[in-house]
Amino acid sequence: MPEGLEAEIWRSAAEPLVGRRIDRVEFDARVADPRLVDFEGEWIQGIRRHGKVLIVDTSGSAIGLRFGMTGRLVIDGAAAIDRLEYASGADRPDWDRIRVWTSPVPGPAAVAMRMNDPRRLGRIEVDPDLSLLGPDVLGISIDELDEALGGRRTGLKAALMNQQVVAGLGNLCVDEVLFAAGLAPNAAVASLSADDVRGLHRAMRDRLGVMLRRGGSTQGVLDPARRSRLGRCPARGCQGYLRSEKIGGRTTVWCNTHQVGGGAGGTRSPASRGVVPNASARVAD
DNA sequence: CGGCATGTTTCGCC
DNA sequence: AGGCGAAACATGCC
Repeated sequence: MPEGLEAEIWRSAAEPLVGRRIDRVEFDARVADPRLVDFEGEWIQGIRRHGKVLIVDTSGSAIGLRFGMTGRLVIDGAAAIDRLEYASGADRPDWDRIRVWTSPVPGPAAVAMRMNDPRRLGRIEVDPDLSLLGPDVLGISIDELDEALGGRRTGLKAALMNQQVVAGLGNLCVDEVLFAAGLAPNAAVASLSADDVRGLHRAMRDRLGVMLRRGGSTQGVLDPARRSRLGRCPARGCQGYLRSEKIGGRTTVWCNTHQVGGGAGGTRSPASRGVVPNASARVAD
């Protein structure tokens, strides 16, 4: 599940922890910093997020949670997101990578916060280094986006997946944003016009906003079912077909009819193909 | 059984 | 030098 949207959902869910005292910490040393034992007795002072990283600020130092592919957060016994697309629906105790008990004890749920991660690609860090992360995708301005992309010689999808460029986009959200913006994943960043960047920014803001309200990265037009089924392109007015191929090392679902720009096709802009540049307003879902 | 998976990092090859 | 693809990590699921 975890892209920036999921981390944001968990950030909200974790807010009730603020003001509590950490009584006990248990963790899996294979994926967690051993210094986490030192947090017993500290107070939780705030919950933040940058990109895909959730940060718990305490009276000591900060705890950073990275969820990998299959990690999820459970607060006071409730999972804010219960369906994990590429992880088991199960919630086995031996998949817990950190457990935090607090006081006051919140009702019948003994564990106040835990990360459950079957595949164990997630990490729990002390004082996470956020210095290499680009601006957060949920608050980025057009100028920041333009600046972040400036000088990049990679394909557009590869650039957006790079957390040093923009922090928080994962495979599903990048495909969704590019689909909505009408931009090809293999478009050369250098070929983007100012209008393309504006459309990209708008697609990020609008599409991700909708998906966040609906529950995360799986709630877009290119949801997991459509990603496997493919078929006709669901963009309004588009006569193309969805395709799935490896781009930037990841499975990429897109439509080469209305998503254009850069790449082998040259530097055509979406508008030049007779398609409204900002497809985010045109997607019927 | 083979292949694939919402992520990150490393390594070798242009 | 910098970009890219493949592999590794680790495990579950279809």
